[in-house]
Amino acid sequence: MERRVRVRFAPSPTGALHIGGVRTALYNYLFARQHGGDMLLRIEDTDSTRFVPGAEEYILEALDWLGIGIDEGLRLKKGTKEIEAVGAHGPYRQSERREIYHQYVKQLLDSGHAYIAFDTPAELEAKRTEIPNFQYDARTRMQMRNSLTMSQEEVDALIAKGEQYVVRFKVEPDEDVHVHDLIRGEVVINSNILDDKVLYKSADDLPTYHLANIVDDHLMEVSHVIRGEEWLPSAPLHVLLYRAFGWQDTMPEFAHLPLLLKPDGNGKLSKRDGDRLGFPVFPLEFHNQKDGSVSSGYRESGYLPEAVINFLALLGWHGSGDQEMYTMDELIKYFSLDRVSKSGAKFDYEKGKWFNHQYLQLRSNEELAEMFLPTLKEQGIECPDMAMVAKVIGLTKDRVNFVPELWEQTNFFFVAPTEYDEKSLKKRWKEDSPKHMQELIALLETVSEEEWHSCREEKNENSETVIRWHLDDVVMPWIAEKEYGVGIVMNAFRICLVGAARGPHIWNITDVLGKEETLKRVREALSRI
RNA sequence: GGUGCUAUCGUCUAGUGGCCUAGGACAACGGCCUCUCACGCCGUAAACCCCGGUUCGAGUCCGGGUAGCACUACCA
Repeated sequence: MERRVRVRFAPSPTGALHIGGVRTALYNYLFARQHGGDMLLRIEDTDSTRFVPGAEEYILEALDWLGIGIDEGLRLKKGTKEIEAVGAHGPYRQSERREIYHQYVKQLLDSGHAYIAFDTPAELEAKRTEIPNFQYDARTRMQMRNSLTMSQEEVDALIAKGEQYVVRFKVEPDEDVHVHDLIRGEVVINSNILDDKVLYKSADDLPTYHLANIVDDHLMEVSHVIRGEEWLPSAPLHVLLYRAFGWQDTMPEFAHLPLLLKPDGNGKLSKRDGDRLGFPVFPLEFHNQKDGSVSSGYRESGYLPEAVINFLALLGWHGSGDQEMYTMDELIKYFSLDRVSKSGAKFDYEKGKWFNHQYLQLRSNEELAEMFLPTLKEQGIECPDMAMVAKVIGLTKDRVNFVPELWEQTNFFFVAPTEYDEKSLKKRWKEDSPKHMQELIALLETVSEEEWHSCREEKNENSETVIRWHLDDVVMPWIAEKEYGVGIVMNAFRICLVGAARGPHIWNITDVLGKEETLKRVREALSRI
């Protein structure tokens, strides 16, 4: 009997969504789509003290930006920033499922799989300092203040008195618990090392992750749990919980993903690594209302969502061949859990840049022009000629990784140089350069406005099509006749127009600037250098 | 400390016993192209953690070491 594939991404609203979480969401999404199943989104907000306002909206917006679609649970209403809940297994916020958890806590209590404990955090802390490696389990639970060591009357009295308590899972000792993992195979852990995990706390009337997670996955008919490797050690506990509830026959399959590691050294990638090494660790910029911090995001740094997706997909997964570029549809087609690596992947930010470069080239000049607008505005360029913007982007996009970098490559198209790069001057501005420029001005004056912009296609010796500008036909013979050096004249000319020895082919620059502006810049340079 | 997971170029990885003198990509380096800076193209350097075993044959299977990481909360 094949079960319908239903997977879930279940983040906690404790801040911005970490890039590792994004990858987990992506793999879940790819798996669901490939199997024609459902991708659910559930919010695990069982820790009321760690809730950060705006985090939920942030998570949904990030997934939406990346094109990771949600079929069921919480999502953004199409084209808006409004949150909607869809599906018949709601509510999808654990904080709204209190009543549901109550009955399951009761079930475990009634069946003897759980018990009530009154030990205060302070008492537990004292125990831990008193006994090294203290663990609340079969060996120690009979020395603690719980319903196993008290009479029913005492327990009832304490609860009636309003004493805070927790419900703990009663782990039976000396049992090898088997967890089947789709990525790692069989993992066996002895129940002796498991502690009697807290399942429910009366203080905020909320279950802990472990209980809520199992109950919800069961009720929501989740077929596969795809999550980070940090959950592997608690997987046996989860197996035990499924069993305690009598749900072992519909227990989901597990797949524990390798961790995303910091680029240098070892260890889990953290927000601090991003700050330290200068790259975003979050999909979107996040303004944390709780602590006032601001975290940079991939989107605001100029990343294209398809580049982030492709980059992340390959951090821990690889197809069978040498293909590096994958569209979302291709990822859905080729993704498979048995091609996910077992070992952690160091976060290679440089490769991320390369992916963005690749995807940037694939976008049209017009699209990029739109995306470039905010940067232009920042530079004081309001309402530019969009056709011209697209044109200069076409000339320069192959040399940038990010849209904002386009400004460094195109600024001289928008503003005449106000200073001239010293290094370029030293290398390219010769004694004769003023004379050359004077003569060049005179020569260019003779070119008509129409001829100025004209060009034709030609075949070169390799029979490739190249563009031949009319101005080339005017200037080159003059240089040859005067026996000037092509490089000397052209570089001086370039410095006049650009302010430095850089930029696209010179006739592309003169074409965009036009005759009047070009000549103006040369005269200006002559008076200033 | 305990338990678990993992181990191929600097990095992401291909490799599922002979196709491996270990392939691709990023980064690095060199060259070509060229009026400049880039892009691009071509090329170079660069790895099977160690020790045993199984086998005619091991990067690939097994065992043991070692190392790294994760977990070890009334956090998820």
